[in-house]
Amino acid sequence: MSLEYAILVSLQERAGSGYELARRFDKSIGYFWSASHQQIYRSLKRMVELDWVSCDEVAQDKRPDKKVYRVSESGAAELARWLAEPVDPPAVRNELSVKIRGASFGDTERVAEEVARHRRGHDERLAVYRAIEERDFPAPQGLSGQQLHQYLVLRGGIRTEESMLAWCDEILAAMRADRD
Amino acid sequence: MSLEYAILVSLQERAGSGYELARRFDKSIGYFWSASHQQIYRSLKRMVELDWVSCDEVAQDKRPDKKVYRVSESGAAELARWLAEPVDPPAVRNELSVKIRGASFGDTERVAEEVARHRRGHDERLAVYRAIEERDFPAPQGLSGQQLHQYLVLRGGIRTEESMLAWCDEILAAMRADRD
DNA sequence: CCACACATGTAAAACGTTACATGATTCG
DNA sequence: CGAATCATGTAACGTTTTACATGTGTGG
Repeated sequence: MSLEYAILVSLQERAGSGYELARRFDKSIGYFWSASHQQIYRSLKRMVELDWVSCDEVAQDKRPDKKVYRVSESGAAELARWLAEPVDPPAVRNELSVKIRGASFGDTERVAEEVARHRRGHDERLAVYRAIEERDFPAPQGLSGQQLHQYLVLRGGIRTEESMLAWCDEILAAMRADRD
Repeated sequence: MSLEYAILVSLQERAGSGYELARRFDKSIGYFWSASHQQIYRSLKRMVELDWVSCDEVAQDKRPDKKVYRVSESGAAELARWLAEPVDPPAVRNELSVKIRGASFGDTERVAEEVARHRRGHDERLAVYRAIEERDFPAPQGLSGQQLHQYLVLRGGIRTEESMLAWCDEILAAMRADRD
């Protein structure tokens, strides 16, 4: 049910259509909660039934009509309730770790290449996060409220990518040393 | 299908029953791939059908019989094939980030408490990992092959927990400063 | 005698991914 | 004229989670 709450947060920040939400889940929100448009439309349907959101059909000029969703009073109450509730730490599932642990049962060279490939991905993602940080939060000291919270989540992304990058480097160095 | 490969890796390290695998997924393997006993029994069934593992029933003294699984030749080949194949980076889904980003729409104090709770969890897990590191890998420089790979996966866990811990501290400090 | 470890499963519900499906407008 | 963007969905399939289900032996 977490997707529903991620949608509530996003709609609280700004009301929007399913399509607009899908765009947001491709970028900002998507950096910490990914969802496809199919999931989003399905969830919105459910959330209308639960009366967590209301839906207004808006006719547009030279574009298809869209349905603008906004958080209802009971949706806001439900979000507040969920925010105060403890959550379990997520189950760990790291496919790359499985490959590293099993490397000896296959071609270790190929596994090392895979690690290098992941390294590049983390490097790119880190560059994106850092660009957002510089552009949107040039003076983090003065932030408060919603902006501070957005910044802190971005900081989590930066820290995670930095950590993954350093780990990939450690693996690559150790595997190279082992090979020689 | 990744669970199947995690099981193949574990059975390559040592043959065992479904129950024993479930225990391993509660600790060592579980630190980077979690799975319940229901999932494991279902996967083993499928893997027998695919002929990736063979199964011997072993009668035990004063204990229920058990089925010992071991990787077959075709299972070993399948694992080697999968190891060389690239995988997509996993979809990000961080519930705590959703709560932080949405904190302003509820009781920020309660969200901060939740962050503190997670911080304790990461701290405990880090202590466990560090204990394993000291006990099992006192001289990491000399490691090679399977042991090196196990060590590198453990290093990933340590780095992740350290990173999460530092992030939680950053959040708590910033939220405290914002409140005052 | 009760709880815990050993040992193996089934079934239903929730959730996620992939494929299919449609149709308008804008930009090169 | 074809590709991209806007806009919304359905259906099938696979995986994961949660609950249910059963039975033996050991130690306190």
